[in-house]
Amino acid sequence: MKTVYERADIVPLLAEIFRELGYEGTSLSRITERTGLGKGSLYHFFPGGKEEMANAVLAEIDAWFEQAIYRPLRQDDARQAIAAMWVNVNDYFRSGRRICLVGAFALDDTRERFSAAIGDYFIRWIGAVRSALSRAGYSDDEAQALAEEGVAGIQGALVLARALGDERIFIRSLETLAKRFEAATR
Amino acid sequence: MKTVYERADIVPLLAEIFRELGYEGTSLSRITERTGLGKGSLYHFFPGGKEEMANAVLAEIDAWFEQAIYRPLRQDDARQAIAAMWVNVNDYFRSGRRICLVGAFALDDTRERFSAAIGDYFIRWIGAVRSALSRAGYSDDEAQALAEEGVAGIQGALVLARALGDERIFIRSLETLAKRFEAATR
DNA sequence: ATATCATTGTACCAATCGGTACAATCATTG
DNA sequence: CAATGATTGTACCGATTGGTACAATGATAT
Repeated sequence: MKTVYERADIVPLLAEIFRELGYEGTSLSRITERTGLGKGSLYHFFPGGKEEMANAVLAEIDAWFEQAIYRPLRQDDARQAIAAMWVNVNDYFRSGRRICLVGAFALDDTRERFSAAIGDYFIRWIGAVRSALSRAGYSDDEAQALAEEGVAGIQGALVLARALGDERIFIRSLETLAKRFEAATR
Repeated sequence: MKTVYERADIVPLLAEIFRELGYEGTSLSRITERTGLGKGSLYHFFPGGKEEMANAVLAEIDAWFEQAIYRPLRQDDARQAIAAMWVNVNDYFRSGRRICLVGAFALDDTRERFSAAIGDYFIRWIGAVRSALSRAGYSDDEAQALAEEGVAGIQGALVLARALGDERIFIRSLETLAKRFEAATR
């Protein structure tokens, strides 16, 4: 039996802090304050400091999307997997109350530090959606364009929802995007 | 004749720094280094410090969008104004190499500080597009939904372009959005 | 030429930054 | 029980943070 926390328990807490404050805005003191873990514990689990913490968070995010979003899109029934994506995305981002950490990292200098993980995230997301659309019968070009439109639309909807403090615009945006996809897959 | 710089000359420099580094990531030392102005000058022009600098930048951005984007959309020929928007947006954001400062501020804790300006920016942008679409003959609901889709699509395209370091995806996204608008206004 | 006010560089401030060192404590195992 | 290794709190580090004070310099108007 381990102590109260192990590494895997801390990562989700870190994710939420990075999400709210951004990489630069997240200080060790805020981490200590919100996790209840002192520097001793933090540097024990993450000897590489803040950067290792952020990398652990990015890895966990990648793993979640892989199993919940990408894999179904690549393997399962195309229409079903796309329908599930809208639901899962809405849940994961709490209807726009939660932002996309990867998208946020991409927008400022933080990108330099994590460019590989950031690029991967979107490449694989778009690729998985394209795969599903291809199986639904569309040409590579059409599938690629619609996949990009979908992922970009989600990211944009997150920005709008946060900017306006209104989750309805997020839900509405997802519905609009879903209609675009339905029109293309019938 | 004033000295080399006046307030209005500094604001665009500040805008570029905030864009690249984010609000938290922008330190006075970086500002000094990139503008060539010491603290004496900076606090002379912006007694309120970093926050006043950011507010000045946001005000300038708002003024630019008002004259270049919003006003034409509200007053000029609807189809023409929309076509001009795609071109101006592509130029302004340097095909995705430059990010939207307001969108970036919206994504982290910085939003708390500038929520009024951030909300205004998107409300007015969406409102202006809706106005043009309404004049092009569409119902309020349709116009609102398409306006939201357009603005969100632009923001999402900026995220993708930065994340992938690829400006072609930005240009491609704008073209896709433009087609959606054309389909709706004919 | 002098008075005035805008502009600037520099020294300085307390607070906080990310990170290190290490002794104390904890649970586990032999 | 003793030994071991994982976990933790605390003190401390130099560097940097945003901001202030102020004297020196610059330009301008009388």
